[in-house]
Amino acid sequence: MPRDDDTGGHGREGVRRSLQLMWGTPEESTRGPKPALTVERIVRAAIDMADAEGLTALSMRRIATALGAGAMSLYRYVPNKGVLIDLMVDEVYREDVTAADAVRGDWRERLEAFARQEWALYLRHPWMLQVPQGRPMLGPNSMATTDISLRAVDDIGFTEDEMLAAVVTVSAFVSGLAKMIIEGMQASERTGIADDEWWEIQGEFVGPAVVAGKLPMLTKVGEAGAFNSMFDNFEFGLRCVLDGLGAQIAARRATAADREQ
Amino acid sequence: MPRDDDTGGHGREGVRRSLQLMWGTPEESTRGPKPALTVERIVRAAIDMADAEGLTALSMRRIATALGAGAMSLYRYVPNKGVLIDLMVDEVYREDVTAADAVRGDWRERLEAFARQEWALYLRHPWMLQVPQGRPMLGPNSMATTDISLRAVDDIGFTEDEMLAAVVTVSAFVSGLAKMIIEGMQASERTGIADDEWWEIQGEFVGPAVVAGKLPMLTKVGEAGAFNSMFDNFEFGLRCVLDGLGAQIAARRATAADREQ
DNA sequence: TGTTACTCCGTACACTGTACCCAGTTCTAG
DNA sequence: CTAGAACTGGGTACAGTGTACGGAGTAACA
Repeated sequence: MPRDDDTGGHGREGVRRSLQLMWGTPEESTRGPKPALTVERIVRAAIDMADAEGLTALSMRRIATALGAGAMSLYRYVPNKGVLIDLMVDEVYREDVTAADAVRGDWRERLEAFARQEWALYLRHPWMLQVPQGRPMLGPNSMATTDISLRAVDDIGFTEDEMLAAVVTVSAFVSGLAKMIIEGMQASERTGIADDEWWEIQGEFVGPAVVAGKLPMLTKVGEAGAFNSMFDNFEFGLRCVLDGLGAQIAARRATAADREQ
Repeated sequence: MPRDDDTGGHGREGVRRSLQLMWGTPEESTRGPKPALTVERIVRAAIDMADAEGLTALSMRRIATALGAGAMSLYRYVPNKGVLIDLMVDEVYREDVTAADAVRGDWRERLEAFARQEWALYLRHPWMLQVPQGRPMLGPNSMATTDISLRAVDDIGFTEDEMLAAVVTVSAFVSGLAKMIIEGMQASERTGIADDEWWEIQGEFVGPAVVAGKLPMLTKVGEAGAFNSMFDNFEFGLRCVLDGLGAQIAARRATAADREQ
C-alpha cells in the first residue's frame, strides 16, 4: 500500500522531481537505448483518456496500453500517478496562457475574460474539478495564468492582499459552479437515467414532503420551472461577483480620496 | 435485502433503494435473526472515519472492522459504497437544518448566515468537498437546508430563476473557496512538509522565472507577503458576492418601479 | 571487448469494491 | 413439535488498482 496518495507527490524528493519535470530541465543521458516514450506523450495520452472517460477511469495500466507499452514503463518517465496528474493539470493550463495574455481592457473586462476562460477550461476538461488541487504544485503554466489574472486587478486601489483575494474569489465561484453544473451533466449521462425519469423517481419520495408543505420554497421554485429552465446561472453569478468587486474598489477609492484631502 | 439488483446499484433500482434509505421507511420484517447493525450506525462510523482520515481512507472493509463486523455484512444494510456516501452527505446536512431554521433577518443577514454555516460544515467535514455530488441524490436534510436558504431571497423582487441562481452563486463561491483553502491545509499536514520548506523547494524552480521577470505580479504580491498573510479571503469574497446580489436586487426594484408608473 | 548505464517490463503484493454462496438463526405454517 | 421459509452474518473469490523489485536486453564509452 503506497500511503495516502490523495494525489501523490508526497515526500521532498517526489516534489522536487515533479517540479523538475514541469519546469523542464530534461537532463538527458547518452548511455543505453533511446527512450521509446516521452513525458509529453504520456501526459497527452492521459489527458485524452481523462477527457473521454473521466479521472476514475484513468489508470497507469490503461495509459500504458494506449501507448503500446508495458504498465511499468511509465515509471521510467514519471515517479507516480500523483505527479502525472500534476503534469496533466499544468499542461491544460498551457492552452490558456497565450489567450489570457492577449486580453485587454479595464479590470472588469479582464476579470470577466479570465472567468470565462476558466469556465471553458472546465467544460473542456471536466476531470480538472475532481483532482485535489489544493496543494499548489505550481507549474509554469498555472503560475503564468495566475500572474496574468492578477494584472487585471493591479493599480486599481487594492492592496496586494486584496488583489489576491479578488482573483481567488472569482476563481472560487467559477470552479464551484462548474463542479455543480458539470457533474450534474455527467451524472445523467453516466447512469443512463434521463432527467425527467430521474425527477420522477425523486418525486416519488419527495412528493409526500411537498404535500405536507415541508418544502414550500422548493415547491414554489420547482413549479415555476426553475430547475430545468434555460436561465444562465453562470452569467448571473459572474455579474454578482464582478459587481461586488466593483463596490469594493469604489470603497477603496473613496477612502483613498478622503486621505488625500 | 433481496439480491434482485440488476445493474448493481447505479440503475433505477439502486436509486430507488438509496432514496428509500434516506427518506426512511424501514419496512422491517420479523423473520430471521435481528440485525446486529443499523444503517445509522454504519453511516455514523463512516462519517467519523472520513472526518478523521479522509475519503480515500474510507473503505468498506475498514468500516466493517471498526464496527466489529465482517466486510460483506455492510451490504445487508446498504446496496453499495456510493449509496453509503450519499447517506453520509445527507446525514451531515442534518446538523444544519435546525440551526438554519432559526435564522432571522433580512435577505443579506440570512444569506450570510447560510454561507457561514456551509463554510463551517466544510471545515468540520472536509471530505464533503471530494465526494462527486453532481448527481443530486437529494435527501430530506439537504433539501430542507436548500429550502430554508431559498426563503432568504423570497419576496425581494427576484424571479424564481433568479432566486435559485442567487443561492447557487453563494453556494458555489463557498464550496469553491473551501476546496482551495481546506485542501491546501490538508496537504501541508499530510505530506509532512511544512509551509516554508514547501515554498523553499518551489522557489528553487520558480526563482529563475521570477528573476527573468516573467512573473511580475506574483513577485509583487509574493513580496508583499500576501501568500501567507492573515487576510481573510472568505470574508472578502463573501462581501463581494453579497454586495453583487444587492446590486441585482436594486436593479430589479428599479425596473419594477418604472413599470408601475 | 568488457563495463556500465540505461531501457522495457513481467511478476508480485497489498489493497479496493462487491458477486456469490453457505451456514446459522428465528419465526411461521401445518 | 417440527418442517420449511425467510432472513442475517460473513468467508471466499475475482477483477481491478498503484507500484516495488529485479531481471533481460541494448547502446555508448573505457
